[in-house]
Amino acid sequence: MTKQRTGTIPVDPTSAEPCCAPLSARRISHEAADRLAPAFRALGDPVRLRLMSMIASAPGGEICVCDLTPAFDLSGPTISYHLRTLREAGLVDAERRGTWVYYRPRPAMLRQLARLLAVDGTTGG
Amino acid sequence: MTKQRTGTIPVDPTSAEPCCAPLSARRISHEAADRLAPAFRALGDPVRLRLMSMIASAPGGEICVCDLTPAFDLSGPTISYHLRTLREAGLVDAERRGTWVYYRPRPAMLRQLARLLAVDGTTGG
DNA sequence: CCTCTGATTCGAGAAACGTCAAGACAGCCT
DNA sequence: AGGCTGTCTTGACGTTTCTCGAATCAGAGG
Repeated sequence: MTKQRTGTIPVDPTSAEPCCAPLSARRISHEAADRLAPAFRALGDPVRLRLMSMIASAPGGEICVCDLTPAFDLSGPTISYHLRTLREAGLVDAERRGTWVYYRPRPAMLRQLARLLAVDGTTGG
Repeated sequence: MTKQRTGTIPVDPTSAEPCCAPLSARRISHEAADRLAPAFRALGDPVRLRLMSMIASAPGGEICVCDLTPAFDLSGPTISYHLRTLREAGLVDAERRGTWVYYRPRPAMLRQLARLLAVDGTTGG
């Protein structure tokens, strides 16, 4: 039995439809809350927030795990666990090329979350 | 010894300085990650995401707990626990007026999170 | 004062999370 | 093939989270 590999995801947030008006515009639906909360939860850990930022701000649009791990005082498996959490939340994508594994952001999901948090008068802030 | 009451907060995210460029613009600092991750974590639960939306979209800018509780299949204390989590994350404010307690959103914190998630080309769809 | 209603805090238990060491897998190189 | 390096998975352990019932606090009103 072949286990799932890098990039395969149990629940598929790949289908990031352009969902959901801002929280302040109308009440979010029960289902949308169930679908989007995991993404916020994934960002709700300082390590993962930093990982997300390192990935999202990577110069070539992607970054090697080998460049992520040494930035933390954590074991390899722990970083791998956090990266998987980000992957399963639909926030990043992973691809193996030869020896190394590269991570990329998923702008669609980030946009969806940003839109949800948008406040009336954001431009004025 | 008087315990803390509604509105008093252990760690004070009230000082919501206009912090932090988008995640994709540069790497978030260690400290900013520590300070903002709790807010994302607070939104990382379906119940709290719905509560946040109900509060943020309340017609008069505020909503009574008595209108929040019946919307969920959860006990009063559980709703109260989630509301406190949102309060301590700096996402909402509470005020007691007579018998009832009213909750208001904190747009500054929401803006801060939205800005952090902003993606280059958000306006471009 | 006592009681009643609404909201929070306290105490406890089940489930999920974050971390690591050990092991497994994937791809290079000799 | 065999060894080496980089990454991920597994198993285990302590901590945190989520939930509830019971108790407590805050006001309104008899």
